Amino acid sequence: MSEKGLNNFFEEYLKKEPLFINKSVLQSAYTPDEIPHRDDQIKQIANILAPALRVERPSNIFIYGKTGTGKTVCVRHTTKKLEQVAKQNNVNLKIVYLNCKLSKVADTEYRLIAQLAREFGKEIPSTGLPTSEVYSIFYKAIDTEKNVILIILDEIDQLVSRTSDEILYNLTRINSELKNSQIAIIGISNDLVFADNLDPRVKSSLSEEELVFPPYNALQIQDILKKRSSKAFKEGVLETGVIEKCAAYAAKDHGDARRALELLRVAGELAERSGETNIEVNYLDMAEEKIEKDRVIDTIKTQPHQFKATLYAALTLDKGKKSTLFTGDLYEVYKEICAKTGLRSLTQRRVSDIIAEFDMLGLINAKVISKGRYGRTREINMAIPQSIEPKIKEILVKDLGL
DNA sequence: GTCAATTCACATGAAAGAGACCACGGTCTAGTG
DNA sequence: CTAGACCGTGGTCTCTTTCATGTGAATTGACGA
Repeated sequence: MSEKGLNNFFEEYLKKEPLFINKSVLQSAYTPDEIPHRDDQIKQIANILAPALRVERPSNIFIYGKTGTGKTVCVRHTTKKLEQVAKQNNVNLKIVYLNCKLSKVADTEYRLIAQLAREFGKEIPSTGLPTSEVYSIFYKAIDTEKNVILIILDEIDQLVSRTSDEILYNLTRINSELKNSQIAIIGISNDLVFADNLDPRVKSSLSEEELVFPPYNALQIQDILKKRSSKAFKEGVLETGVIEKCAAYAAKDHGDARRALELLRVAGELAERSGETNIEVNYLDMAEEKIEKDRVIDTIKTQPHQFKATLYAALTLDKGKKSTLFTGDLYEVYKEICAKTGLRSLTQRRVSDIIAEFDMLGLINAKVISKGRYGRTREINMAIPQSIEPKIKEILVKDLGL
């Protein structure tokens, strides 16, 4: 684009009518003032937590529900209100929210406790200290005066799957170590059967109260979308049927409201970019494709070299012959690739794990099958959409330096 | 033909090592008064 | 005398390797009809 063309482009851009009034309303970080269809759950949470206002320890709560069913939003909403009331009445109440999955801040025992201590104004190095030391710093920090502390652990299943349930055991026992303060834990999990694999002692103390968030149905999602979109978009921008279709997409996929909102936002962005004055239904399809594509490319880009090499091996092998491929074949090709790129090749044991991880990420379908006399192995198929395969290959070739 | 034993090619688990990063305390060194 | 440089020790954390054990059905081979 020439200098002049670029100028024109920006001029044109400014002249265009934006479709959004406030895009952030559709972003996942946004906490709405009212949460439709979750009155019961909010009431229950409020009931359980209310004793905190009298400086009594509330019961620990365990909250289950699939992604996008409003767990986090409800908890944050309720605790925010609780905090406000506590402040007005000079009640010592501290609420700590930690996401155990996001941003590597709290995905090990050390980091979790360190992060908690940091919330109370203590400086903790990212490494170097014994974990027990961090515990005692934390104890000292919170036990200075009488107060109630609510610890919200979001995606707690991730924490446990990466480490062990010992952390939770320690956390639930903290109270017996404290003289003044009291701690209550709110655990939030996407995994519905998560607690079944927990140590029984941990389970019973952690889930003194249990709450289940059912998925939204299509009508409820429509409701949510309507409320939010009225704040996010200009009036009349959404064509009829857009919200309905968006809700239907999400309801089909276990009622994930977060997904529905993202879909709507991306559809809006796409429409805006191509200069439309309103959002048609077909932009939803485009949005879905774009979201999926971005997700795949993003996850692949952020993988370590060894993972990329493994994926590249799977990709080339998949292209080569039509029949399904097995771990052994893939490992051979992987070794060749390592030789070519000068990468140190890993053992088959490790590559096997890497394949399993790609399966978890949804980039590969790997199913363990037994071929009888001919052994047991994984049957591997690519799960990457055909349309973006060339692009993926390009990225891998570039990153691997082939 | 039937049925249990065998066998393959990995899967899956557990434990431990390597190497990066870091804190802390002790010792050494050079600069200062 | 003191601040800062420089170890050595001990800690966490991630990625791997090593060693050990598990696994499910095709195949095999003995057995009886």
